[in-house]
Formats: sequence, C-alpha cells, structure tokens
Amino acid sequence: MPFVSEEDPGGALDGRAARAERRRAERREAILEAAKAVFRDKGYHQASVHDIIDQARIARGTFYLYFSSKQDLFGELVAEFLSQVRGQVRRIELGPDADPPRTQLRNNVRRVVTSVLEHDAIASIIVRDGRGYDDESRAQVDGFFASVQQLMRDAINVGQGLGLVGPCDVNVVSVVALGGLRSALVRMLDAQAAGASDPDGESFKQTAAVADELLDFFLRGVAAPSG
Amino acid sequence: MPFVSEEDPGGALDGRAARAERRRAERREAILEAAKAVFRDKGYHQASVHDIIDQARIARGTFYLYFSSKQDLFGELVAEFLSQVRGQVRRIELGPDADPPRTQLRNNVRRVVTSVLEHDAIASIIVRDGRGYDDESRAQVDGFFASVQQLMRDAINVGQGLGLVGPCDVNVVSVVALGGLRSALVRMLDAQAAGASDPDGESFKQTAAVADELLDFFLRGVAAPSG
Amino acid sequence: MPFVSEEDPGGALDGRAARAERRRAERREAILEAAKAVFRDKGYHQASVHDIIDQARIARGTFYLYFSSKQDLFGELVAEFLSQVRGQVRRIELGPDADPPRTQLRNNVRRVVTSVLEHDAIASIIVRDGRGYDDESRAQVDGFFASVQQLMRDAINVGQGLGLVGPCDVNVVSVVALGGLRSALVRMLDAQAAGASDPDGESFKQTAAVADELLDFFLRGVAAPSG
Amino acid sequence: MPFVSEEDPGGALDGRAARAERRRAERREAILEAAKAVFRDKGYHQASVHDIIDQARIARGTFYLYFSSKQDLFGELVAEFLSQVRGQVRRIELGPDADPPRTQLRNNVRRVVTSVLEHDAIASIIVRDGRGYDDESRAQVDGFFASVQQLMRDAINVGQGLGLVGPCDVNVVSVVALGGLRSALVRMLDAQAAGASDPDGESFKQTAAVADELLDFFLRGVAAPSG
DNA sequence: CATGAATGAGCGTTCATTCAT
DNA sequence: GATGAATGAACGCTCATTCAT
Repeated sequence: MPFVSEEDPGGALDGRAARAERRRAERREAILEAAKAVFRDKGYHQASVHDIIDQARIARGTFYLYFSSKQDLFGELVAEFLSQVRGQVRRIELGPDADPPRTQLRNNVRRVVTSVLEHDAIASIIVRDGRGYDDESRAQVDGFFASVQQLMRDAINVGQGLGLVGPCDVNVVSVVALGGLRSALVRMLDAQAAGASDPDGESFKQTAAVADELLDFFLRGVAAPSG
Repeated sequence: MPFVSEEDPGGALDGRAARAERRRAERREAILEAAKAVFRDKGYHQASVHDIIDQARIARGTFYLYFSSKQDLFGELVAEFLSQVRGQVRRIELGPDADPPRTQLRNNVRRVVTSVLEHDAIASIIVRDGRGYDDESRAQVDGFFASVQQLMRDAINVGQGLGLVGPCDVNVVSVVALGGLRSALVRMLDAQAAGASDPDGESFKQTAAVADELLDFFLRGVAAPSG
Repeated sequence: MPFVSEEDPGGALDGRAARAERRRAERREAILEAAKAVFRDKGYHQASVHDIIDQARIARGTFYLYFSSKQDLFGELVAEFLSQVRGQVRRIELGPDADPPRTQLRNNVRRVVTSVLEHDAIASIIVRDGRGYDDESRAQVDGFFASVQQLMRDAINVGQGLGLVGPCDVNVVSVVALGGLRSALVRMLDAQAAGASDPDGESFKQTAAVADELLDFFLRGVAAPSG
Repeated sequence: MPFVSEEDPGGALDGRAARAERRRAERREAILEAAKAVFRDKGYHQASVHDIIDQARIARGTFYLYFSSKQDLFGELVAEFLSQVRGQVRRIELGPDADPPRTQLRNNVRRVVTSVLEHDAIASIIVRDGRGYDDESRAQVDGFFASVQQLMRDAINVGQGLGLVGPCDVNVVSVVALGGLRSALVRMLDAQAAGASDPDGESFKQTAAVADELLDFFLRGVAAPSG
C-alpha cells in the first residue's frame, strides 16, 4: 500500500479507524470501572485522580484524554447509574387484565432495590446524600431524586383518585417515603459490602424481604390495625 | 478604700478580668457563627479555614487561639446541636394519668422538629448524611443517629407489647423511619432558608403540620383504611 | 500626703523605686531560669517563646518587657555562661614558688570542667556545636571558643619556649584539643543528665578522673612510651 | 522492520525510555545539589523547602515528585556521605608483610580526611554536631559516629595488646579523639570554603599535613619527649 | 508594669490539571 | 494516542512579635 493518500474513505483505514474507536471505547470503559471501584471505597471527594489512574493502570495525562476532569467522569458514572435505575420503574397499569396495583408497585420497588444493589459502587455515593460533589454533579443527582419524587407524587394522586390511598399531604409523604427508601438502600449496600460477617446488617441482606417490608410500611405504617 | 494593697480581690481588676472573659466568649461565639455560615454554605470539607477567618474577619492565628483545629470547632458545633436536639425527647409515660402515647409521641416529634429548625445552620450539615467529615466528627454524628434509632426500636417494641403496634421488622422500620424523618427535616430546612419565595417548599413551612403528617404516615402509611 | 508633686528626689519614692528595681531584676532572673530549663530540654530552636513563658508563668507580653527577643534572652544566657567559665582559667605562673606548670594546667582543666558541668543547662546548648542559633548568638559563641583556643595557642607557645612542649603545628593542635575537650564535656553532660541509670556513660561521671585523663592524653597521646 | 507491531521491545521506545530515565536521574541529582548548597549555608532546620526549590529553580510540587519529604532528601544525602566515608577505612593488617600499623593508620586518617573534604557540602552539616535534625536523621548520624568510635576503641584495645598503646581509659580517649578529629575537619572544611583569602585557616589547607599532625598528636601528645 | 488577644508571614505538603515529548 | 514530569494554588497549622487595655 504505497503512497497512501491522506484520505481513504471506505478503505482499509475505515477498519483501522473502527478498531481505534473500539479500543478507545474499551479504554474509556476501563477507566470508568476503575473509578467506580475507587469511589466506592473512598467516596467522591476523598478519591483522588491519583487513585483512579493507579487503579486503571494508565498515565496521568491519559485520564484527561478521556475525561475533561474528575467531575466529568463522575457525571458520566452518575448518568449511567440513574438511567439504569430509572429503567426499572414500570408505569402502573390499571386495566382489568393487569396485576393488582399493589403487586405492580411491589415489583417496582423490588426491581429498583435490586438494580441499585447491582450498581453498588456508584449507588454508595449517590444514595447517601451529602454535599460531597461538585455543583454540577450535585444538580444531576438532585434532578434524579426530584423526578423519582414526582413519580411518587403521581402515584399517590392516582391512588387517591382510585380510593386506594387515603388523604395525606402528597408533598410531605413523597419526600418522607423517598428518604426512607434511601436510608434502607444505604443499609442494604452496607450489609452487602460487609459480607457474611456483619450481624447488625442481617435484616438488610434479604433484598426482597426488605423491599416488601418497606412497601408495607409505606402503605400501612406501624400502627396495629384498629378494631 | 485607702491604702490600696497591691492585690485587688473583688475590685476593679475583677471587672476587667470579667470583661475580658466576656469579650473572649463573644469572639469565640462570633467565630462559631461565622463557621456555621460557612459550613451551611459549603459543607464541612469544602469549607476551608480561610473561608471561616474571612467570614469572621480575623487573622489566621486568631482562629487557632480559640480552636485547636478545624475539626475541633466542628466538633463543638455538632456537640451543641446534638445535645439540644436530644434534650427535646421525653420518655413516653404509660401511667393512667398520662396523655395517650400517641399524643406524647406527637409532642416529641414536634419538639424535635422545632428544635432542629431552630439550629438550621448546623442542622443543615448534620441532617444531610454524607461522608463529609473527619473520622472523629463522623463517629460523633453516627453515634447520635444510632442512639436515635435505638430509641425508635425501643418505642416500637414497647408499642408491640402493648398491642399498639402491629408486626413488622423492627430493624427495617426504624431505619426507614429515621431516614424519612431526616429527609423531611432537610426539606423543612430548605424551605426555611428559601424564605417566602419558594413555592415548592410551601408544604414544608408549616412545622407542626409537617410533624403531624410525618407521624401519621409512620403510624398508618398511605393506604386508605380498608373496608 | 495631698498634692503629690511629680518628682520626689530622695524621698519615699526612692524606696519605692528601689523596690521596683529589685522586683524587676528578680522577674528577669526568673525568666532566665525558666528559659535555661527549656533550652536544656529542647535546644535553642526547638524551644518556643511559648515554652518559656509557660515555664516562667508569665504572660506573653511580659516576656518582651524584659527581653527584646528570644535571641536577646539567649545571648544573655550565653554571656553569663561564658564569663563564668572564662573566670575559671588562671594564668599559669612560672615563678620559682609556683606549682609546676602541669599541676597548674591540671587544675585549670578540672576547674573548667567542673564549672561547665555546674551550668549544665546552658552548657548543653553551647558546647554542642551546631548551627542551632541566630547569627548573633552564633558570633558570641564562636568568639568565646576562639578566645579559648587562643589561650591554648599561647600556652603551647610558652611551653615550647620552656622546652616542655615538643614541636607541633600550634594551630592544628589547639583546634583538635579544643574539639576533644568539647566532646568530652558533651559526654559528661549526658552522663550527668542520665543519672545513675546509664551504664554507657559510667566513665564520664568521674569528673576529676576524666579531666586528668584528658590532660594526659593531650600531653602524651596514646602511644606507649618508646624504649 | 516492516509491519511494525504495536509493541517495540528494544526499539526506539527503549531509547526514549532510557533518555527519560536519564533526565529524571539528572533532575533528581540537580535537586540534591541544590539542597546541598542550601543545607551548607543554612543547616538542616533553617533550610526551608522554599529555599531548596528556589535554588533548584523548580516548582513546589516538583520537589515532592522526587522526594517524599524534606527529611527524605536529607536522609539520602546523609546516607550517601556516610557510606563514602566509611568506605575509606581499611582494616589494619598485622601480618609480617604488611606495612607498619602506624603507616596503615596514617593512610586511613588521610583517606578519611580527604573523602570528607571532597563532600564538603554535606560534611559541613554532619560533622558539626547540633540538635539540628529530625529524629530519624539524627539517629542515622549518631549511629555513624558511634560506629566510628567503636572502631577507635577496637584499635586502641588491639594496640594495647600489642604493646603499641600505653594504658588509658579507652572510653574517654576514643571520645576525645573523635571530637578532635571532627573539630579539625570542621576547620578544614571552613578553610576550603574560604578559598585563598583566609589567612587564619592557612594551616588547615594542607590536607595531608593536617592529617599527619592529627595522628601525631593522638599518638604522642604535645609534651616534649622526656629525657 | 502586666496582660494575653491579635497578627500574618511562614511552614511542609497535596493534588487537579497542563504540556512537551 | 499515550505518557508522566512539571506546575502552582491551596491546604491546615505554627509562632515570634505587637499593642490596646
């Protein structure tokens, strides 16, 4: 292949370019994975770029070839996590053939919980509130939780329309429910990370059971049925 | 008082010493206030000693005249807040002359909520979780929340013994309830800080109403009374 | 005593002034003592003004009422020590009634050694060379040692004139002898500070014996008498 | 070499890597040199990292790329110097074919003195005692001098066994001799640094002569041969 | 005279980011 | 594209000295 011209549309370079692109994507992914591991162990602020490139076994400069800053990388991680979790929520169907709303709700809760636990590295950072991040990342996370809360509000409103949900302040209840969910998730993540050795977190290792208990608590509270 | 001896017990020097002490206490308080403002805006880690002394309009060295370290100052803030809040919780009396448990519970919740909102600056930092602090401060805060959760666990157990509380996983429920409470407090703090201008936080400005709603939700959940 | 005039020459104020002066001198002495103790424990640079005023139980500002700086105080200590030690050296008499030169020399060495050990606090700092001090104090100490060395040079020269001392490079020998003396003093100070517990410094606790050994070594070296 | 594979063992990259390594080593060396100059002028404690990076014309961060701390750098300097000097001491042979002990001794002294003067910068710091360093560096230096003194003690003991050395307190004599040696070295370093201009240090510029004089003094002292 | 609160330059060290190779 | 040496602002903290009371 002598005298290669500078452009080579559709030729061998296409293959080369494609391979390069693939390699680039793989490298990028590897850095993201390394960063996840580091963030899980140290949290956002404590994690240094040094830690990440050490883990990824790349040079300092290489990091900035793939991400414009530490914050940029974190943003990517957050976005990926949020879209994954968001994808687990199914709209509740009210048709005659559909499962009862409560069953659908339970499945939603279970799926979300499972999904969060699967992405434990990044979840550990996001699900614990805190002012740990840069403003931009913060806004991203806040936006997510706002949308989840809106989902809850809608569900409650619909439920009230159907007579399934009693009277309550939708704003307050949705905030409290979300906060409770987050707390439970934090404990489940801790229990998962602690492995078999943590007696304290025993309750929180039974994913489905916790999810159900959670939902039960949201629906009926703790008071004994009156009468 | 002629022939004034060289010592002056209870005389002018006392006044001078007392004034000095007062000034010192005031200065200390001023630094604490400045730090509160900075911590509220930036969180613990983001806040630098530089920020605090800038806000307090003092020299670098002066800071270390009153506090041995940034962590020391923060610890003081935390301790003060925690003891204030802890002081609001009354043991629930079960005697025949006592108010009904639910009323006592409601008053506890209201008092705690009110107290937290009164210490909005430091509450903003503590009530939002996060890996933001030094290990020592962290332990302080964690210990507090652990004790609050234990309080909840005890209350639920007693309630179950009395038949007031239905069957549930005490661990899970206490974690979720505490998380929900914290979330509600965060929103109330936000609403309080935003002033009149925030339409979104409207619900969260009615302290007593939110407290009651919270308790109601914990006791009965959102499901409409069946039957 | 109404309408006291501002001047009171030779009157009651004289007594008062004298008393004041005495108090001032005492205070000054107390600070010097405190500083000695601190310098002995920490050396010049490691010792902070904080340490000194703590030890002297005076206020920060008071320190600067008596000494213009830490260096100033140190200079005073050095001067006092140097004049004490210098005072122990007697000119060697060569008259027919005088003790033999070697005896006079031995007494000089013994007196100097004893005197240094008596002022262990300040001696510990000065006798160990090192760039520990400010330029000014340094010059003071250097000047002292220079004058001691000159003394040695003179003695050697005179000794050579009398046929008591053999041929040698006076400069080199005086420097080496002074260095050896200092080293021995350092070890004696250490031994004295270590108390009874230090087996290593045992040899160095017998003041007169060490002084004699020292002189012997200077005069005859270690080589066995030839022949 | 057509179809160059992606790896390049032993090829151009090797050269690049080698050059990089060399540059790195040079830079490191440059910093060490700069630090030596600063330490020589100011001693360890007075020398700040600021002084060193100023002298080396590098940025603050660069310093910590090559050394983990100021103490680390100093330790390196000390270790290098000590091993150099230690290497100059040859065990004294007593076999029939060996040079007379005194000649071997003289050569040892000459070599040590020459070596110290060749490393004048760092020698200036180490050879002058002083409480100037960190504990760790201090221990390093102390250990060295302790081992040198042990060497002297051994030599004296052996010499006594052979009847070459007369009776004396080995501890005292070895301490005094080492101190004398150090003092002479300090003066020789000063003389060397002062250049041609210093009339006072003239005697100390003749390295071999001073070394011989030193040994002579240690062996025979200053007293004229009796008889 | 005595006080001690206040000062601010200085310390050693870290770390996200840049850029010549 | 990949590298890693270089950067320098920023960090928390110390301490000799000043000065209003």
